[in-house]
Amino acid sequence: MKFSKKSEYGLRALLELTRAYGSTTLQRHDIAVRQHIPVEFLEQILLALKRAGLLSSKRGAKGGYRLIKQPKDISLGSVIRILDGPLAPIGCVSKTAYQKCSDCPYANHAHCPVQQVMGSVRDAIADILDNYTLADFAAGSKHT
Amino acid sequence: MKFSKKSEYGLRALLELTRAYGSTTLQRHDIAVRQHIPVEFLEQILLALKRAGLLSSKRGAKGGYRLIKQPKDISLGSVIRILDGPLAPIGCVSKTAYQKCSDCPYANHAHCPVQQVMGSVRDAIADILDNYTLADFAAGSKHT
DNA sequence: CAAATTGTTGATTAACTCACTCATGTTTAC
DNA sequence: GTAAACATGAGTGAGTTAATCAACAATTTG
Repeated sequence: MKFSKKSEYGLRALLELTRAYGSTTLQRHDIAVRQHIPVEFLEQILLALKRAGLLSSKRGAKGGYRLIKQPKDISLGSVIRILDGPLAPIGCVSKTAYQKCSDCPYANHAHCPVQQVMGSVRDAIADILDNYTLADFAAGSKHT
Repeated sequence: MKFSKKSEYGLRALLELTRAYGSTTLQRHDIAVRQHIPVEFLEQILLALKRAGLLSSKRGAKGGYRLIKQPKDISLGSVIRILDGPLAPIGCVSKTAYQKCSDCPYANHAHCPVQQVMGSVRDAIADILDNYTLADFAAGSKHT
């Protein structure tokens, strides 16, 4: 039940990009040094975030990455879904990537005990992460 | 961010054992058939739960497993910790198995943004799973 | 006692994922 | 044109997951 390094690095990279939002672009090298992330691995992450529409990049000398959405409009939940997949602890309670459980004797029943608990776990996680934005994150707290 | 099959199977097996609590013992074979779990894999799970003090077993013909603690005294959280390890989404916010993060530039600071969010995620998950017992689970709902 | 039944233990496995790493491109600034 | 930077895809070693297998130990029943 862990988040991957990919998500963790992704969030830490976005922390740097949020701080630079509106002013400068950041190069992968600088982000990597500041956050102690292996450069080549970081690149995969930045590209995934770019493909998902969070970042833009500029090639060549003086290039770099920057946020193209406002920090207050990007939730940590959406970032983690991009990098790590669904938040749900088991497939059959995912709202963004539902998967029928193959072997459960309660499959297709709404009264599966596992689904009931895991559903509320999913909701609790999503409630936090989908309402916590990069702006909150960079500020070090969630403002209500 | 998923729970393993081991945890899922473990919970489903305990569902059967909770239903049989106080009356009969259940053999691994019967549990496996009712819950569609591979017998040999189920055995590893039952033995882990036995070592953890939740089950007792009897060998030989007419043998089997049974719960030795009351269903209302076993939380789903404790079961998952036995089978899957800590609930925390990253090591540095685990209360039962804390691990210092090696590469985080905020390590040792109480103000690490990642720790703040992940800490509240951990608490939300633990709040649910540590207060949900096998009795609630078998009843199909949490009674307050 | 013998045979059948069941739990116990440990080793082994195939498939997969994670966290990188490498090689090779392509674009841009100067 | 050349150095700096992003882009892409392939590859890799370590570890995990989900089983599977083999051999053994204890108990009951005939």
